[in-house]
Amino acid sequence: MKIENTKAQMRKGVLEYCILSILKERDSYVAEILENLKTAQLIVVEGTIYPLLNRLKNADLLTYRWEESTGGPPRKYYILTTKGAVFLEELASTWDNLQKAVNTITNKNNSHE
Amino acid sequence: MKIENTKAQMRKGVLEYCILSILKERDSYVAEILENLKTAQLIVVEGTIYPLLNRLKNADLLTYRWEESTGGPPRKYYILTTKGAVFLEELASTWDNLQKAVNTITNKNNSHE
DNA sequence: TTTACTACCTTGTATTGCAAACTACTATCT
DNA sequence: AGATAGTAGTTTGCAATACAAGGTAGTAAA
Repeated sequence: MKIENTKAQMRKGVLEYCILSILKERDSYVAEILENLKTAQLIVVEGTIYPLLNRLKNADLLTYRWEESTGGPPRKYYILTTKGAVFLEELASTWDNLQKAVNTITNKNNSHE
Repeated sequence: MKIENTKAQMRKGVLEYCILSILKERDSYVAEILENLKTAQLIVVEGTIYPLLNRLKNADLLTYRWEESTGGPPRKYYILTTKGAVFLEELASTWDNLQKAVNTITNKNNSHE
């Protein structure tokens, strides 16, 4: 049982919340999303983000447009849909509740140290 | 894409942290653990907790003893090991960092609302 | 033309929560 | 004594997703 495994498991379900949050702030292409995540100490790799973005797109939570870039290949900017914004609120609530639950259990126990 | 799926995904990796925390407080048998979790609004089912306890036991993070109960079948009390207590500290740190990362991304975006 | 940088993308694997089913011990009732 | 109820322990197969490792393609510069 490795801490790295647990770390990866803890991230499941959380990353889509983060990505939708980023897109609520501004339309972004993948490198920008990854940069935002990395800045917050959340390093995510391509093998994760592309299938995840596809799942979100297939669920109509986001859409995209192509934009020419200034000197490289064109970029695919992802855009939060109205449905995505609604879902994001549900995710916020879900994450909040999970935080409260976990911190209740773990802090309650720590308070006896 | 259902909120229920995301909810289940968000719990992955978190439950072992909660269970080890509960056992740090006091040795417990399964119904007690489930009750503690339920009190904190974290409802966990048998199919989850038994394999999880087995994994933790196989990783030497916990051990157990049998105790007669006052009127029903005997109970299996789980006990946190020294190795388990050390691992728990790592989990606490991992959870803290994840919280900070997620809340940085999501609150930062909310602050622009 | 080749190389380098940028950008997008897929597949297979490992892991774990959940659904659904099961066995067994003890006490009480018929 | 046998059946029922409550309590307690348990497993298997499935679904979902992060990660590792590999890939293609557009544009600019050498």
